[in-house]
Order: sequence, then C-alpha cells, then structure tokens
Amino acid sequence: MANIQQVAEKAGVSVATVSRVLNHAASVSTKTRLKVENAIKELNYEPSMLGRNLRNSESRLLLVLLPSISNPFYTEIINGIQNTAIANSYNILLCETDSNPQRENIYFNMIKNKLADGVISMDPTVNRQKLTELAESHPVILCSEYDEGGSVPFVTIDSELAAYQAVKHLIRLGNKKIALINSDEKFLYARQRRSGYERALKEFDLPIREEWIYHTRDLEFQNGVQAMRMLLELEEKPTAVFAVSDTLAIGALKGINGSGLHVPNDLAIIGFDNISFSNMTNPTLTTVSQPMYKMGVTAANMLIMSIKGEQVESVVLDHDLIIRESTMG
Amino acid sequence: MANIQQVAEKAGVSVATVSRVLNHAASVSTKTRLKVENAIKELNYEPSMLGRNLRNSESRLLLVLLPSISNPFYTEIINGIQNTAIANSYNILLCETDSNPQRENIYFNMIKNKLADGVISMDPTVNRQKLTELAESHPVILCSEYDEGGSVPFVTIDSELAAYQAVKHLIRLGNKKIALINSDEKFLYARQRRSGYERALKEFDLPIREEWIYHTRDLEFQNGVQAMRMLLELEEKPTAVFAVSDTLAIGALKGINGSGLHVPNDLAIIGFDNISFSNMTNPTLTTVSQPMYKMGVTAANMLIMSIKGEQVESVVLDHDLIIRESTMG
DNA sequence: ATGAAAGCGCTAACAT
DNA sequence: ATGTTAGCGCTTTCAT
Repeated sequence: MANIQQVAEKAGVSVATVSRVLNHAASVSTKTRLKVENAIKELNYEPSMLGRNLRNSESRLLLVLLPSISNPFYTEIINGIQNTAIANSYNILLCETDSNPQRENIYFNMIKNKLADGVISMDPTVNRQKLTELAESHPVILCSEYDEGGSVPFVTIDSELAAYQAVKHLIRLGNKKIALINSDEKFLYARQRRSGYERALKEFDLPIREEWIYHTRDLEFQNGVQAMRMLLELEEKPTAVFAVSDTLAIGALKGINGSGLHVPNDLAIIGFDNISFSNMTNPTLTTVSQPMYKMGVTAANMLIMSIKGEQVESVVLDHDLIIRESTMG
Repeated sequence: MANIQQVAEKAGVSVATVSRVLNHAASVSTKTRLKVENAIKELNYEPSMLGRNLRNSESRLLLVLLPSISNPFYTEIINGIQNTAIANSYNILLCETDSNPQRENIYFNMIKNKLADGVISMDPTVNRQKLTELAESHPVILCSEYDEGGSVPFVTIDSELAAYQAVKHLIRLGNKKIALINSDEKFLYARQRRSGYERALKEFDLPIREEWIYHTRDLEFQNGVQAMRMLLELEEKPTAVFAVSDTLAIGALKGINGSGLHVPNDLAIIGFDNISFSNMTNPTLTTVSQPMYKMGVTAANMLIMSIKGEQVESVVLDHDLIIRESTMG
C-alpha cells in the first residue's frame, strides 16, 4: 500500500501538496492537482485513516454497544442511529457485549484511544462506574436503559406509565387476575414496569400476588415458555399476562399451546416493544410500541452534538399501546 | 488523557522504558517497573491504540460485514466468530451494510487503512470486483454466501443438496404440487436452492410450474406473507411450500391464517436456517438447519490463519433437516 | 537495564 | 501556489 510520500515523489510535489489535494484545499493549481490525482490513481493510493486520525484526533466513527443482537428490539434503533450517523458523515460500529464487563471495557478503550469519537450504549448491565468515568471526558449517550439520577444523558420512554397503561387495558377487559412476566429486577426498566403494573392493580383494588409475578433470567423465547408453564401450574391461574418484552410474550404464547386454553378467550396477553415478529404470531400480539427508530435518531443526534462540544439534555419519548388479537377477547 | 511522555516524566524514566513495561519486556528491573506502574495508575494512563497501530501496522480488530442485523440467521454465526476471535485476542466489529456498496466501501477502506486486520463478509450482494481486489492484499473470508469460481476463501453449506433433500421430504409425504418461495436469484444461494428444488421434482417426474415459483424482494416476514397470499390465489393451489428462509416461511405461515387452510394437513411448509423463532411458531416449523455457530467459528479461524499469512482452503459444512409440526401431516 | 532517536502516515503552521 | 517541518503516541534499534 502506497503512502503519501510515494505519491508526492511520483507526482513530483511535496507531501503537503498531496495532502491539500486529498483534503480539497482551494489553493492548488489545476495542473498540480491533476498530476497528483494521476499519481494517486497509478499507485492505487488510499490515505491511511490511522495517520489521519492520529493527527486529527478524530475518527468519525461511532460505537454502538448492545448486549446481544439476537433481540430484534435493537434492530430499528440501530437503523435510526445508522441513518443519522451517515447523514452527518459518521459511521457506526456495532459492538456486542454479551453484557460482559470485560468486553465492554475493550470498547470503552477504543473511545479513550480515539479509535472512535463517541459511544451510544444500550447495554442495561453496563458498568455504571466505568461508564460515568468515561463520560466525564468523552461523548457518551445512553439509549433505552439509563442511569437514574446519573449524569450521563439518555433517551428513553416512560416505562412505568407504559406498563400502567398496559395493565389498565387488561383490567378494563374484565381481568382481575393479572400476572407479570418480568425480567431480572436488576434492570431499571424491569423495576419501572413492575411499579406500573402494581400501580394499576392498586388503583382498581386488585390484589398483588407474588405467585403471579415471575422473573426470568434472560429475554429469550424459551424464558417466556418456561414462565408461562409455571403460571399454568398454579392452583389459581391468572386470566391475563403482561410480559415486559415481546420475546417473553411470544414464548408465553407458545407455552400455552397444548394446555387447552385459548388466547385471548381464556387468557389475554400483552407484550412490550412491538418487534416485527409480534405481528406474525397466531394470535397476533398486543404490545407496547416504543418509538425505536426515533429513539435511534435522537440518540445519534445527541451524541453528535455532544462530540461537537454542545450540552445535551436527556429525552423521554412517547409510546403507544398497539391492540391486537391477543387481547381481543 | 495522559500520553506515554507524561508517564515517563512522572516516573522519571524514558518513554522507551515505559513502552517496555507496557509490553512486558523482560529487561526491566523490578524497581523501575514499579515506578512506572505507579505513574500509570496515578495518571490513569491508557496506551493509545492509534499510536500503537500506526507503529505496528496491526489493530487486532476484525470486521464482520452483514447486510442487516434484522435477520436472526446471523446471530449464531456472529457468536461463533466472536468467541473464536476473543480466544485469539481479537475483537470484532459488526458492520451493517444494508447491501449498500457505498457503505461496504467505507468498511473496505478500514481494512486497507489498517484500522482492522481482516474481514469476514456475509453480504451476498457484496461488490465482487472490489472484494476480490481487496482480497489480493488483505485477509478476507466469505461466510455463507460466496463467489463461485472466485479466489476468495469461503465457508458455506451445500445449498443445492439441502434444498433437494427438503423438497424430497415433501414429496415423500405425498405432495405433488410443491411451491417454492425464493428470494432474488441474483443471490447464489437462491439459484442453488432453486436448482435443488427442481432436481427433486424432476427425479419424481413432477412438473415444474413457473406459477408455483415466487420471488421475494427481501427476506422480511412480510415478504413471506405476501408470497403465500399470491400462491393461495392461484386456481391450482400447491399442497406444500418450500421457502428458502425461515423468515419467509414464518411469513407464509401467517399468510395462511384466515384462509381456512390447515398446516400441515392442507399445506405443508419447510423453511431454511433454523432460526430460534422457527420453534416458536404455531405450528412449529420444519426447516433446514445450517451449522451456524460452527460456520462462524470456522470463518474466524480461517481469517486468523489468513492474517498470519497462512494459506486457507474453503470449507463446505454439513446441514440437517429438522422435522417439526409444519410437515407432520 | 536504560536512554536517545528514528519513523509509522498524515496535517497544518509557517515560510517562500 | 507550493515546500519545509514539527509533531500526533507509540515501538524498536542502537548505544551506553
């Protein structure tokens, strides 16, 4: 791979002139520019990002941290981030952390080392301490999951309210025994959604029964299947289920198969996220729709502002309840 | 962010010595090492990958190109790549190309510019010309989709054979009218799977009817829904459908809803890929299982060998037919 | 065992 | 309009 030096020699000019041509500086004569451009072509030269970044302390690369690409929830968010980034001449790199702090650390280092200009983290288990530390001197935005009372700017929705509304919808349909399939409450969103669930029940004087609250380890389908099977083994079975993620709700739907129960007649189900698959199930899934694309766009814009040195404020976006077959009893 | 110079000053040694400590060189006295390590801690110093990479022409970063993260097919492959990479002290960066050549080009440049040491491409629409050119001087491996007769090493399965076996399974169940939901035949795998489909039909003297071969634009669920609706509008409806991707097959399953037809009694369906969803549908989906994790591991190993300068040979892995409810008529 | 200095590829300030 | 040169942060050769 040729370097700028060789191009300069071939064109019979200085490296500075080559650099000027590369950066479209005005002060180069057409004749010289042509010579340089020819040399570039002949040598098949491409400028080294490494040298350039080292010099400029800028990479125009953004990092996007996500726990796992297997959850379709992230797909649309990433589209939003990607489109916004590209519109601003940035590129994004997706980093799957598996919620592993060590792996996270590697990516944090890429930021510290100027290999990327900023980071959007969607990892709920991110090491708060390290992240806050990083955010002190580097552009960081949290997306979806965030740090309550923390100093890092975030974009998210009101999970408590969304859960409250979802459960209220179930209550209005006449359900009095409503179960919750929650994920691990170490996640903020899990605590918030539980809180919304309880607020709705309390408001209608319905009992909050621990046996109707199931906690899953992960958000995979299989966790939802498992959760539903447990609920169906109870003496007093719920007549409705609110799952904090579509993947869990879809698993729950599967878990009902073979039990003889009918959704929604015997059991109503609501999910959360409105992933594309939630419209493919049979019955289709009622769910809370997060504005995922917009969330991505917003996060990317916030990050780019932050890179420019501007102050950014956290944002809470609106959600919607999408009513489909699984609650049309 | 402190640099090596400041660490050296603080520790009262030269930058060379700091570098030695950083790289665990043997020839540093314990006393000096301690001084340096203290300085590093006090200054919160982290070595710059940029400076290091520029000097070493090595980044220990691998690029993984994929058209879209929305297809769950890639999930397990990426796990395989990631684990293998980490076991060899490499990190991976996921690059979503949206099958956009311009975007691809950006990532190719990262390779040329030594920002990453090699690339695994899973993008079927990748620009063959540019890729082959890149592969002449940089480590490149193709995964899943490949270039027939090309010079770039690949890891894949025998799509023709898999399709042949899938269709034969349908024939053995007594089906004589078998439709194909294919993707765009600009993709090699699409041509291969069609070829396997036709081979099976011919072998049993069944007619190949153009109206039973539907081509979709993308691999989204919705494309499968659409395809199935078209097939159900035909005067002579098929009794079985082979879809070249699980996402399409799942969409097809959805497209049948409301038609009054029963799967598998009236219509058998086979998909391809064995994505995790395929076991969540109702009925569960018969499908061809690609060894995705192994594919990822193999691709990563090949790439790492290639980076080391070793010659690598292309690999064709085995597949399996997973029989589930959608063909248990 | 340690230090001085060159150089990886590039940009920009300064000089002409 | 173009050239000279310093320097971004690091590693490594060559001295000592």
